[in-house]
Amino acid sequence: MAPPPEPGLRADAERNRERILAAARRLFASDGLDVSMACVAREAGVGKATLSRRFPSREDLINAVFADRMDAYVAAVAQALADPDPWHGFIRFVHDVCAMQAADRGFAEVLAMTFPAAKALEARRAEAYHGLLELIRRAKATGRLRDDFTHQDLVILLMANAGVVAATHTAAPDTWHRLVGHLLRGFATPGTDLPALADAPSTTALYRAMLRAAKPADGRE
Amino acid sequence: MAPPPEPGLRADAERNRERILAAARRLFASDGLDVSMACVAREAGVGKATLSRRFPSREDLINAVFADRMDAYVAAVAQALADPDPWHGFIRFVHDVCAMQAADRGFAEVLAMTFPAAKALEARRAEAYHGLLELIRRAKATGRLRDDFTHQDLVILLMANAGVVAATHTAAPDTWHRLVGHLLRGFATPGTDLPALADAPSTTALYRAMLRAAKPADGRE
DNA sequence: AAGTAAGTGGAACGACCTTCCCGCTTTACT
DNA sequence: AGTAAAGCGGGAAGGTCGTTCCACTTACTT
Repeated sequence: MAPPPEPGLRADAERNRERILAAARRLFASDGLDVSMACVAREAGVGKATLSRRFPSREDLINAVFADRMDAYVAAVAQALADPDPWHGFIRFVHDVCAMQAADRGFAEVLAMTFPAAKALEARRAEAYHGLLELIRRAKATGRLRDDFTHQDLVILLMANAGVVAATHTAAPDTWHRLVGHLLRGFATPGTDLPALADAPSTTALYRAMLRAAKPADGRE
Repeated sequence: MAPPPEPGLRADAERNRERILAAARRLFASDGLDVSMACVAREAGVGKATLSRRFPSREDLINAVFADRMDAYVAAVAQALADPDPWHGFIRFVHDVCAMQAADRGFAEVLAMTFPAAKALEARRAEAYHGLLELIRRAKATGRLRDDFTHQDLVILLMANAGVVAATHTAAPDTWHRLVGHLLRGFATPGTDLPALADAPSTTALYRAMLRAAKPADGRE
């Protein structure tokens, strides 16, 4: 699960590295990719210098934190391709990926943007990309995915879902289900039957979500 | 168009007020609601103290800047209601509002969140809300809007579109058409015919959009 | 035309973030 | 056990942001 990820590092340094990664994972997940490096260091219980030394740029940190999530992303593609019913695999993929975005606001942002500098991330994105093309091709062949669907639409889906997640993750965290349900109905050909549409979030929960979105979020300790 | 909006203000002060509003309008539209107050003051050619005095909080400024856009929002609801075909009115409303979001990134964010302190904005939002309930009711009555569609779905649409607009407005500004097309297909009942689906943005444009989204944006002068 | 109060912008302030340097602690090797 | 170096955290320097104060300027009044 966690084999020596950074060789040639002293034991305590490696321990600090892990603490930083854990802290960053936590903060990115709840507050997005824009948390200050100082916050991460504080949360990790290390000095800011230590953080800077280990991860000179924010992108380095993002790269390290989300490497395993990107593995899960690639795995979701593989799993979808393994499904005997490509359309079912497609639905499942969309659902799983959006669930990942909902569970981790930082990852939602990672999926919706690209970091040319983060080689590990981009390599996996490319890997997933080719699998997705194949998945789309097969799903279209079943006649249940619209013929004019393109791989760009998946990116659009991720961006849209990132928007919903960013706005609702605290006060109405299930809202994304509803978006995905609507979009899948848009992606499917007319006769196709689909999983039931999730319930809409309550009006008050959604209102609270709209409130939260305004506040820059409060950093407690 | 611009009747004495703030009475009891000296002529030069009023002039500065307008300059601030114009500057804020420009910056909010292109960079979103998070531009620094100092930038607004610089763009307006006034001191930061003047800005602070006229609009003590960012919300005050947002409130003043987007009052007229909110009028347009309310007008879009009225126009939709006036359409003899409620389903057509509904489609048109969705399209128009999303176009407003695409044209003004700040407004996209305003629509996706709420400012209890901004009375003028919230009053108009409430006004639009009641019209929308009626529009939805009528559209459902035509049998072309799904029966399980709710007014919350419109909020979700706005949040999703805000996400797409935020990510793509510079490099692939037409992407939102595609999202709206998919969602409308999701909102409609099976047999309903819809306007053609917009073309997907080119892969390279979308890739460039994903790049831009990462950069904090550069403030030129 | 002169007085007055409203209005102005710059400077100063405090909070926060980032980067870098430096003296001290801890680890790992023998 | 002893030592060399790897690693550490705090703090200084430099940046941004929003707010407040203050001496100066400007527009209205009669």
